[in-house]
Amino acid sequence: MPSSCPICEIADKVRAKRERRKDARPGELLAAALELFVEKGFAATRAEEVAKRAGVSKGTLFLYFASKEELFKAVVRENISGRFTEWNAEFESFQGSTADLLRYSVRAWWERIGSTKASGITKLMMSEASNFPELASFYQHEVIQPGHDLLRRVLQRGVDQGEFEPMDLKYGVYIVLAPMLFLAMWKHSLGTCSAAGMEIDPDHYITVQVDTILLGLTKRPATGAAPLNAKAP
Amino acid sequence: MPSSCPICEIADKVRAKRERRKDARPGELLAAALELFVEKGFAATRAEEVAKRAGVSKGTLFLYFASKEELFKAVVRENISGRFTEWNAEFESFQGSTADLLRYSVRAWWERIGSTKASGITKLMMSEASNFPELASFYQHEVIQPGHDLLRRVLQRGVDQGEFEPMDLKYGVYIVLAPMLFLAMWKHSLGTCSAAGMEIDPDHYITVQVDTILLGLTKRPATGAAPLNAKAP
Amino acid sequence: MPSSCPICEIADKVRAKRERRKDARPGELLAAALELFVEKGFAATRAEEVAKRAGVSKGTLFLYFASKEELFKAVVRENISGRFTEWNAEFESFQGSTADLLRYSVRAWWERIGSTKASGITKLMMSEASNFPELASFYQHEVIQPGHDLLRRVLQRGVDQGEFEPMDLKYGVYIVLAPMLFLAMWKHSLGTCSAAGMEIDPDHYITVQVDTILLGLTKRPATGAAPLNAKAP
Amino acid sequence: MPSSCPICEIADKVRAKRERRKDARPGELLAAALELFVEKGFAATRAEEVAKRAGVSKGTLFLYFASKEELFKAVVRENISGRFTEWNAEFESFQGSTADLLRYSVRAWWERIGSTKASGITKLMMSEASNFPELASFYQHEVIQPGHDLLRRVLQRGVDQGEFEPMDLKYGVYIVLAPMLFLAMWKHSLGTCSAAGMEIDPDHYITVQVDTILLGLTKRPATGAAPLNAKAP
DNA sequence: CATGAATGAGCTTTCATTCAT
DNA sequence: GATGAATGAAAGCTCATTCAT
Repeated sequence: MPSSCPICEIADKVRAKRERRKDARPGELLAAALELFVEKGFAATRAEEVAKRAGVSKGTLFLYFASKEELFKAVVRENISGRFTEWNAEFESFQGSTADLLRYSVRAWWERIGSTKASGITKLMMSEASNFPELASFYQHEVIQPGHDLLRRVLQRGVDQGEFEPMDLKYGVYIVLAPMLFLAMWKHSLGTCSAAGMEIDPDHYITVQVDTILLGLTKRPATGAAPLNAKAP
Repeated sequence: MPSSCPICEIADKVRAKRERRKDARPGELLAAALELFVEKGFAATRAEEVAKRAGVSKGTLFLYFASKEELFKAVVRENISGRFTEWNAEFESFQGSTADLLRYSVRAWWERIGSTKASGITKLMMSEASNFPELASFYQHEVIQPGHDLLRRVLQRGVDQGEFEPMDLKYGVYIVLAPMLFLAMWKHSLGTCSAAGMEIDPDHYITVQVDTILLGLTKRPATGAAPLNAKAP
Repeated sequence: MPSSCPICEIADKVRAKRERRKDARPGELLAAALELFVEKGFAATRAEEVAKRAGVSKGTLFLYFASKEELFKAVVRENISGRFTEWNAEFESFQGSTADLLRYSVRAWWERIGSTKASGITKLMMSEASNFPELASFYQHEVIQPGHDLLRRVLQRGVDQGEFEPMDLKYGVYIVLAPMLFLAMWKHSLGTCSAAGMEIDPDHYITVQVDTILLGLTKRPATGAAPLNAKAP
Repeated sequence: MPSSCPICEIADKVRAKRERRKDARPGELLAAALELFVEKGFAATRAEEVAKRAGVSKGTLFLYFASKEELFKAVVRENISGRFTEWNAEFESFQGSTADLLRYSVRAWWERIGSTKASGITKLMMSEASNFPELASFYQHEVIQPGHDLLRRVLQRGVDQGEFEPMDLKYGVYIVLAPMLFLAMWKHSLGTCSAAGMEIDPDHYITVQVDTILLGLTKRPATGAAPLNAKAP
């Protein structure tokens, strides 16, 4: 039977909150750190501010993370999780032309990563990779490699189905990747202080890029010539 | 006949060095600054270290550059901005198809910027722009704007001469820019610790990108359809 | 019965000291700052030295005061500005002739400001005002203006009650102010190294000045002449 | 016979100027230093600026003065010269009432010292005396002592001629001195950044002060009472 | 566990002073 | 003598990290 005493209820809530908090602390700190690292970069983010945004004291931060660097590592580890299996499945079961699949893939990336805070991680890794080789390597295996594989399969599907010209797939993935990652970088760096008239509208940017790319990739009437993208012997 | 007195030789060297110094100082400082900014980023580079690498004292640095920010601006002017007039002239007088001009432009960028330490600046600005708004604004005006203008003129030439499809030029420049800037970023960040088999060969990367882009831009037999890149009304 | 264990005693003291600290810090810092500012002036006082004299580290100083200038302002507020409301009340409720009020005011100033370290602030402001315009402006609003107002009311009272001749009050306040501020200046500058026989006895100095001033201000039998201090038309 | 060659004439002039300069150097440096010390104070005056204003290089300054402190001392020594004998003579031969003599003296001081750059020295000494005890002592003997003596004789004349009440002359001189020196200080410190409506008009200030002082000093009908300014026994 | 006062190394910038020319 | 490029000791302020409570 629930207590009807309002004060007790409040006290219960407070206690509950506190108990929940204890476990949640590292998570709250990581969330706050993600936000701030994305907003201001690693060096410019002050430990105290992370603590404040997580609602704890400076000391507590260092209770859970030995140093700001360790916090940074934890943030990246926490946030580069396994979207890939989900996407793999989606793409695997996609019905329709590969051109449409590519359009869909890019839009999906923008909606789920590019336009969210998660894209800040990309920017962050690009910015700080050289200072954290260990993290960079980690990111390489956990994010970049799977991402490339995914995209390569999309392109392979196009080639296999005769929709795309044969191509050097290793470099082909960059045809799609580069414009997208550039957009993410831009959004978090120079895009924030762009001159008037230079702002990028992401939707239009993506449309233009993908349309052009598709024109470049699409199978052309046979000419007997070697594929354009083949690496010179 | 050379004097064989070792002391005199040393004295001569010292004098010669000293005489050469005054004029060489700014250049030596700029070279040291470029190296360090590229290696460690703007914020993490200490003025004293720049001075030390240039072989002078902390004070001397500030004799030539009023502040660390001014030093950075000078580095940018020396290594990037200064190049635009030269390029403008080159492109202006280019004889040949616009496809060739575009190929030439991209190669020229790679040889003179992309493959040199100067491309570190691009990476650096992307990484730290949001923490140094004044620098970002400077870079915007001094590098990005002129760069866009230059590239826009190249594309415009293609459209005007009937080589390229009509396009939304503002977004068209990103079709060329994004892959190139991504390459520069990559080289200075995750590229430095890439897994085996993932290294990018810049020459091939550029070839693939440009060829694909050109296929996407090139004028197709008239279909009466609206231009692909036109922004939806 | 007191513990005779020496270690315990020390531990107790340390704890006591620590507990007392937090609240006492700003006060200790302000006291140290007052001393050093008065000893060496504003510019020549190093923040670190203030901290050291207060028994804390450099960082701690900036934990309580955002900058050296803010520290100075706090010193002024603590030692001077804060006094005006008290004085206002005293003067407002003063019973007796305005001559006595003036005598009382001047003595009060000497006892509470002039003879204390606080008068060093006056000297300091006079010495360094031109190098720190913001401080000068602060002092102007926080000290000079209220001081003038206070004194003007005293003189006005004398005029209103028919004890003093009508006068140009703006300049009248300087009749009282100038000798007092000169005394403060003197004490902290040349007075510290005065030749034998030239030392000023403040009490006598004040007596002589006030008596003379009062003779000069006191209402004289009507002569029909214009008031002496009226500005010439 | 003068050379009629115009070029030679110019060359001669240049040489003459240079030769004259060589001797004049220290003087030019002292003049520049006086100006700058008065304008900005000792600490805030940069050696380079003194040199520039004197038209020489930084190195030359240190050729003539071993340090900035020595320069300061030299400036004071150069500028506190022997106005006193001249004034002594003037006052000695003054025809008229002592009240008029006092008025004349004060006006003379204002015209020749107070309103000129020389008053900057007064301010400077008051400001920096405690940091340069040796200079302070020097100033004490060369300026203050003679000044007091001069003024004391004026007051003595008034007492002797029955124009002024008998008084304690040692403190009497401050009745005149304090308002004047305060004016000089004010002019060079807080007066430069005074709030609107608080500016002092020196002429009016002097008139008010002197008139009031004279009322306080002037012989009153005998009352049998002890002189007001006599030190209490 | 959590706190937050305290620390001190580190950073940019200034400027009196030196010294090779 | 005269120069001015070069020096390097400070100074104000920041912030990651510690630790007594």
